[in-house]
Amino acid sequence: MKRNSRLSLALHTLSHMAGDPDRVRTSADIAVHAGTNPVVVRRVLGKLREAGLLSSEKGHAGGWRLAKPARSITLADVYLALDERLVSGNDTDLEPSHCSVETGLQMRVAEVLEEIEESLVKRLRETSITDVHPKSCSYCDS
Amino acid sequence: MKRNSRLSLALHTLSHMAGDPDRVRTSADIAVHAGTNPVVVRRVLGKLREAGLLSSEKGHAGGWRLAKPARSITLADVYLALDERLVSGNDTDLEPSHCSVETGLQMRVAEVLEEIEESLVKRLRETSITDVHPKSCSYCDS
DNA sequence: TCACACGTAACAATAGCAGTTGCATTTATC
DNA sequence: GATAAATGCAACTGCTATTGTTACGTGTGA
Repeated sequence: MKRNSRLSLALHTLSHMAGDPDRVRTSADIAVHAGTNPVVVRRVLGKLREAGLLSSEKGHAGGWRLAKPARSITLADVYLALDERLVSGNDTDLEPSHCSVETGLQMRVAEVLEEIEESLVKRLRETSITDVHPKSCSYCDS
Repeated sequence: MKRNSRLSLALHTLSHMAGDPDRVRTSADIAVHAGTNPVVVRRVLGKLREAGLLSSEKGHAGGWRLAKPARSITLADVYLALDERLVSGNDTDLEPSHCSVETGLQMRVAEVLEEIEESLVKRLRETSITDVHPKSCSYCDS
């Protein structure tokens, strides 16, 4: 896997779950299907649980399932749950320039990028994870 | 500097230039103002030149300037010039899964992310670099 | 000829992330 | 109670992308 793998993995998994919401899946199962590692799966899905999108149960016959109706989960929920800030970086530490004008410009640039970030989230809010699920999905039967 | 520094640096520089389009700036000047290195500046600005946004001149009294009216340069131009693909990764090598259904789902996820990517570019196209320039900018006089 | 600036290659340093291992904890089942 | 199975979490290892830096070649005006 490469870049944006977290978001990709999350959507992949949630899309599966949307197809068969009652089924409980283990991180091992998911890892096999996603072609990755159980620990990586738990790391990503843990974020989604913190955000209230998924629930997990320990112990025998434990695993993961949706914590709310698939229809109500948008891509924005997933995006925000993963703390992804693709456009505006997490630049909290913009070092103060010697020139006050530079500082003003830096803040303005950050401001614009923040606006774009918000636009992105707004767009993500328009798509549900059920929209990601393919029309013909025989996995739901397997 | 941190993440997204290329986009940030590019907007920073272009915003400056928009304020005083006739002035020729050296990569050294820009580097000082942006708090980075001349070579880094040339790397980023080189991309913008390839895209026809900037022009550069070698030799004595050489440097960088806008290649077209600031008003006509949008954030999308900058974004695309830098080959940034923030949402949909450059995943050209999605390894074929053992399961055809998985492959279908992976493609569907990539498809959705591509749609989001296009929405982002569309949004970026609505903002010009002149919109990034601060209202009160004394730099234009310096 | 000289100073200056871009163009580019090569390298080091850093940061983020996937992958992996190991172990503690929780829980259903025997 | 013992056992198997699952999450939770910490620590560690590579891998990759990016920035920063140095060095040198090339072009250009004074």
